[in-house]
Amino acid sequence: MSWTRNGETRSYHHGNLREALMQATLDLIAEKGIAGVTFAEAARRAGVSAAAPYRHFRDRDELIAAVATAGFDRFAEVLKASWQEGRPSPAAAYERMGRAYLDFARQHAAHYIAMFESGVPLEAHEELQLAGSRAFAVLREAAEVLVAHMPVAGRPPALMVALHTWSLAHGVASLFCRADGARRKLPMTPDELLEAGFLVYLKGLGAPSD
Amino acid sequence: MSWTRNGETRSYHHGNLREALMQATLDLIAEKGIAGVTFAEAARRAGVSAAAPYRHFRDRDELIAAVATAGFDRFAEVLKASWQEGRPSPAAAYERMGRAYLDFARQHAAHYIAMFESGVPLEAHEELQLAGSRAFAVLREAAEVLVAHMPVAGRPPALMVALHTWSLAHGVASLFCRADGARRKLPMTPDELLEAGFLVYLKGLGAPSD
DNA sequence: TGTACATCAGTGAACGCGCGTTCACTGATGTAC
DNA sequence: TGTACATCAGTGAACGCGCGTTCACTGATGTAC
Repeated sequence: MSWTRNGETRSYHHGNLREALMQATLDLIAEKGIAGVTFAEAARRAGVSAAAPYRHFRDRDELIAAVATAGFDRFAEVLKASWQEGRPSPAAAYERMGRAYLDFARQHAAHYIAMFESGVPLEAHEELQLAGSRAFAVLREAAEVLVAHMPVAGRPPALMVALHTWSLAHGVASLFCRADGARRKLPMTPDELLEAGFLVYLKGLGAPSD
Repeated sequence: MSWTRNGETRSYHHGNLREALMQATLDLIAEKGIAGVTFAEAARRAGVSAAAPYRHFRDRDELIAAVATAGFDRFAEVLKASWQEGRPSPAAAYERMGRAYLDFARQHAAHYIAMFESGVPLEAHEELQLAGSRAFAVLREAAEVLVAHMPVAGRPPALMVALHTWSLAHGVASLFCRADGARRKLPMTPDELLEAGFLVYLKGLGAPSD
């Protein structure tokens, strides 16, 4: 048996409910913020009954964790793609990655919120924790290459550089790149702010400027 | 008429309900996160009926905004106190202020969440916006002094320095200083990470190291 | 290729619960005289 | 200093609503033979 709903034909079995619920969650975050995410509303938007989500997620936290996990996977891909193996130079590629970071925060604001501001405990969701680590690993590997191109004397630890980069980028993203009303005003673009910060920081490290 | 409740005597009129509701909100944030804040529960903890909060706050957002506003005021005081007019040197005082920033994020985690992760729109609450600006002004004034002690040639804009500082400190605080389960693991203390970042950054600016 | 059957994914009705919100009310406080 | 009265801050009962959650169920799918 099958019938139409919202102009689309679908059978008794949704077939793709898990993904539909995750998409609904992203829409809800974008529209109402993380507090606007409920099982009932996500089910409604996916066109199924309120009990259906329980076949795929234990509770709201698990749904949000799944969305955050997918976000981290996508984030890792975006960062990796922007790094381009450090071409044409590690410093140039690193800055490009910084812009990609902010682009992600802007274009996938709902994912970014699920990843960093959802309040879902990391320990309780191993998949999420691993996905987060994989994304950070991209940043860290880039920092390794960046650092390897510096003079041996006074070469900084790559992990530290990666953590500083992450902190600065996250700070800029979460203060100045939000889509909601909590965004702070800025007399320049967030990209300019982050890039300028990177340049100063790299100079402080004694890095070749390109 | 007066009677006892929870071992304390209080009259029909609470006398300090506004503050009691704000304190209850802080406790709720600390215990359950921002999503755990409800009018009903705050009233319950303050020992009044569910209708009482309406005499002081229009809705939940206004309550949270009031808490965030008070948080920014306190934050500004803390930063100002740590800056100590830039003694003994602007660089040393600036770093001390960075530690004070992280201390605040840790010791007043609930305030910090209300200030930066509550999802309350800034535009809708002018008092909140002003309090936020006042806090940032402390940071900015410190940056002015710091910059003024640098060689005129290549002296960076103080506003930019302040924004970089804020971004880095907020990034470290929000990634690594949280009290909830969303805190990331770190192979050093957040203070060390932030201080090292400052030092590199200041060096990149060409600042005197003390 | 067809049939029987197990399994799976979604239904819809039901329930309790807590929250937001309104309302007429009432006890306490402050002030004018 | 005492009294009358206006104002204020809290009460408690009531209501609707949406959410979370459970349950026996049923339609669809896949697989063994």
